[in-house]
Amino acid sequence: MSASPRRTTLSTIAASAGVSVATVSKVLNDRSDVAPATRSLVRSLLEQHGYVSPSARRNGAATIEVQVDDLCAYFAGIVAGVVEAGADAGVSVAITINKSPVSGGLAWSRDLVAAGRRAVITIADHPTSAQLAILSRARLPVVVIDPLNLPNIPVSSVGPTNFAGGLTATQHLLALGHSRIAYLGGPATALSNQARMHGYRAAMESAGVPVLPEYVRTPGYCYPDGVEGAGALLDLRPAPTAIFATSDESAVGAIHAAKARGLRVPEDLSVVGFDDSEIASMTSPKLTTMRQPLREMGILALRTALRLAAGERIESAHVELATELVIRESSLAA
Amino acid sequence: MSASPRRTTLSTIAASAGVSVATVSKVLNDRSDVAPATRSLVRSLLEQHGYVSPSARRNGAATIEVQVDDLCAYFAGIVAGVVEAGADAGVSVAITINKSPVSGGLAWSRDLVAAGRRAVITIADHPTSAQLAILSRARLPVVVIDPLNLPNIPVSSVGPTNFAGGLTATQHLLALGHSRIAYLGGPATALSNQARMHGYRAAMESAGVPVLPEYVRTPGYCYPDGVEGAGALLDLRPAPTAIFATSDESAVGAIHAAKARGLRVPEDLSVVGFDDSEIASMTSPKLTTMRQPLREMGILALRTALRLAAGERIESAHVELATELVIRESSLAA
DNA sequence: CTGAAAGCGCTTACAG
DNA sequence: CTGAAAGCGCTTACAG
Repeated sequence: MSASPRRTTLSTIAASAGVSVATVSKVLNDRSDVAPATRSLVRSLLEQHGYVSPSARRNGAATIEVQVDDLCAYFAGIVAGVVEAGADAGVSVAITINKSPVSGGLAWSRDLVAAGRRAVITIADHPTSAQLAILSRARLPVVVIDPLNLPNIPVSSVGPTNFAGGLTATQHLLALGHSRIAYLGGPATALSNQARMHGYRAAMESAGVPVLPEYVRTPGYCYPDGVEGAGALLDLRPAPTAIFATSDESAVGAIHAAKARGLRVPEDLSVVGFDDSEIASMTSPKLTTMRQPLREMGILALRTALRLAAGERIESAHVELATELVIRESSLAA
Repeated sequence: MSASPRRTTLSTIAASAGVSVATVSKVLNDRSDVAPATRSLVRSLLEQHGYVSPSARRNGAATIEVQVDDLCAYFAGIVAGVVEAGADAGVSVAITINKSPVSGGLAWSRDLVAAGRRAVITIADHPTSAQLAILSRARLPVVVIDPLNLPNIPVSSVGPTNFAGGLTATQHLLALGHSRIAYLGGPATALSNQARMHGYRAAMESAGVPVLPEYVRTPGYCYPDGVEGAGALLDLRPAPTAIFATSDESAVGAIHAAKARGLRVPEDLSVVGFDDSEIASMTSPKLTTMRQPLREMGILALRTALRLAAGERIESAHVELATELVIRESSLAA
């Protein structure tokens, strides 16, 4: 750990250029009243010494923080959008992977303020009102992506059209002639799951098709959830002829459960997923799924965060971006 | 864009606490010569005003930058390790997704210096010597993860044991009694591909099994590469009875190509992948694959970057972390 | 324990 | 175009 010689200051540069500190400062701040020759001399010296101005440091400093639970495909898609929009806006994005939930404590919000962030984007989890109080005193805005609960506190949020997505996916299966359509959802308490489930119900009711309570399961969004949940559904009599799985992972799990029972997908069972992640095109059969605009959600979240940080009032507290049905091979006419 | 009232300064705090600026500064810097009562009063005022000290700003400021080409599962796994180790070390990690290659130009290195980073971690791509010159003048170290080429310039790098991984995967297939083993590699020029391929060759030669030139293909690491490359291999006569695919994605593509030709995996064709990404456990059959320690590579890269930033000399220029054979369902005795 | 004072790094209005 | 000088935000050695 050899002590690095002290950080370059303006006076070092001024001395080697043979000008005053004031002149160097002007070059640094792009003021017009500097002779071209002087300017370029100072510029090259600044670069040679690797000088970093405090203001540059503030911009290059991570000004926005994005927090995710992990970097699985779903979160990674959103983060990619945040980073892309950050690059366009010229702000750095710091990434944090939460070990504990955001609701862990007040230290969370204090640390954010202490780190000098200008805004925070958090996915799924949203801050408590006590945390929000600390953040708002420090004028540090928060944007939540696809909130887990209905916040009873005023936070801006961005999400996909979960209700419409559930509706569209179910209508697709109804249009194919299915009526024994099961719902394989995410965690029961998650807002995204509830909205998708009500979309499913709305489609069924509009079509005059009764929803059997045992056809609705909410194990979770992961692969094993899909294997187990779909397994239980397929063991019912009469068994469903179609499953609307609310994530691609659980849809892949459902296909696995079907194959394990000697059922062919899509001939014996149609499966529709949700997300349109990379795996959707890599399975056999390829997944019919509801595309979530992950990247776009990330971009919108970052822009909203910057507008809030600039002191703008945002009209709408929650913005939803459209989901889209992508028809591939896993759904077929009944 | 309502102009936010100017940033809180120490004098604001001092005024409301009824003490001098010097005392506030001492509280901020955790000096011992402050009365407990004064200290806590000042502390609470600092928090109420959301004051951010310049030094805190510097630490919370993103001090390390990690650059990836995209956030696919492979890169995301590494980034997760970098972020985790960053959190442990108390430094922020800024993430950048390269649109253009690092070798894009000198602006790249200049921007990094201007942003005040303390180190850069870049994956696959590595800087040119001109870029490195700028970075080293600014004492900004670089760590490359799994470098694409053998850098002829002195950079620290971290990677998996590619050669040993190729050797182990091939030995596994040889031990199962296969001899018609094909190699389905990444891009021909990638260092990781070359090392894995030589591992494959070494295993074959040690076992006295000839390597047929037509059994070696290097289309790339993605899913379509696997579909096409494996398709071509399976159309050869005699066809291979085993394929060593050097990524999980291309292994899944190979399974797809096999199924499309009426071949069962693993009964008619054994497939071994590389990475042990999430999909490896989600395919049917589940993938036998070489686990890459992505998270650990990220952690090591960050620690190396911090040591370099602290002025330490690192002994070894390139460190390799062990890969590990994970046997699942896609490989079977010939 | 406290704060006046010196000092550092930086910026900027202004005199030349 | 340049720089002396005033000033800002912060820190710290030191007198009380």
